[in-house]
Amino acid sequence: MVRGPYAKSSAKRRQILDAALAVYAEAGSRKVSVREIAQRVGMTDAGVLHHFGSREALLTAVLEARDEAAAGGDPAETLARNAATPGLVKLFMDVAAAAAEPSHPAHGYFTERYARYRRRVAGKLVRDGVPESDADWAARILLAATDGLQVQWLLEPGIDMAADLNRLATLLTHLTDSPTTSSCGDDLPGRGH
Amino acid sequence: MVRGPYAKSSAKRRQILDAALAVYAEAGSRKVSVREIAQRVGMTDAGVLHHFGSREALLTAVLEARDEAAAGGDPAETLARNAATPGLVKLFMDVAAAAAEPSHPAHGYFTERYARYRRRVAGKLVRDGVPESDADWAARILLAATDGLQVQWLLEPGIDMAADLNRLATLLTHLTDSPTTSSCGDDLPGRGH
DNA sequence: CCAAAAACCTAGCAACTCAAGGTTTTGGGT
DNA sequence: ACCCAAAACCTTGAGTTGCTAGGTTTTTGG
Repeated sequence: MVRGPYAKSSAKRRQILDAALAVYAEAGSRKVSVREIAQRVGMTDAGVLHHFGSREALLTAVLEARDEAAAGGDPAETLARNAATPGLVKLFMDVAAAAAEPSHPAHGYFTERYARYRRRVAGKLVRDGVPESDADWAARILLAATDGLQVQWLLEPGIDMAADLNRLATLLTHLTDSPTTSSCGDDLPGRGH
Repeated sequence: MVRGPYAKSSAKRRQILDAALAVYAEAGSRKVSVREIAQRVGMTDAGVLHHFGSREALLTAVLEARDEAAAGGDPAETLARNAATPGLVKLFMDVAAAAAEPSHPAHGYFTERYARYRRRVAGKLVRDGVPESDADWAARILLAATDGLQVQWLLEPGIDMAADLNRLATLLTHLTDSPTTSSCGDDLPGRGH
């Protein structure tokens, strides 16, 4: 008879997730091992693998949890938090690169996530006066610029991601003139990494 | 007495570089090992490490060689070639993520590379009529969008990178025609009009 | 043609992911 | 209150990995 997880399980899972994020933030370019994360919560690597199945699955779970925490929040706020935790951005890039292959466990999650964000951003753009025919393209560009700028920012923390993106957002929303409906970049397309 | 590399050395190096790229292209999400690359050229891992020093240095060398091959070429052509070799894009993401840390051996190469590309793109934009004050920002955005779109393309190969980027490029070069360029975001730091 | 440097190999270390099997802890049914 | 099966966790170990130390073969300038 299957009983499902015990009471303390979810707490332990979250504790592991937090530890993983912390280690990733502190880690330089060195590889983050499951053992290291496990020690942080007083367990063995086999212990945390019991909860998450594999290393990749654990890292994906961290990203998912972070996404969930940022869902519905202020996008600008999310971006600011990302800027404060470079480890998260690095983790995102690690997993995203690996998840490109369809056979990867996180592939579905990533494609879905992008589709979701694109829909959301495109909808917001349309609401701001961008014609439907342009909204999809603009959403793709906006998300791409966000990801790409994060890379440049990782290498050169001096650049102001928020300012650059705000500017791009306003340019894209004013694609079709209608200067009266300028809500101006008070709302970025948020990405929760 | 130091004699420098022998005659066959550079040929072997190039052979290893090609093999590395081939393996990366064929490899799915699985990790590419030095041993695997070495076997492809009939050597031991210690053998290739003798030439490149470390795994990361080898991968960086692949990227450098690829950069060099594309230097001065048509950017659209380069983009098309990237689209044909997803392994290269994946490799780039892998190394870029790791090279974020200043202590990483490839850190310098990456920051330099970005600076160089930004300069080149910005120069081209100015030559196309974009005001100097906007060129830097536009170059950053253009490069960021390129990188970001490649990620989305890795996950979803259906999207047309070239078309999307062309559209963005024309929009950015026609910046001066649109009076909405500087209507918002004057409160943002780091740039004056 | 001959030492010495470069090229390359063998052997092995330390660290890694992950699986198999055992032991301890938890909690629903009686 | 007490089982006892399932969950939680650990120990052990197999198979890879990056990389190094030291030896062997190949190249090449003098």
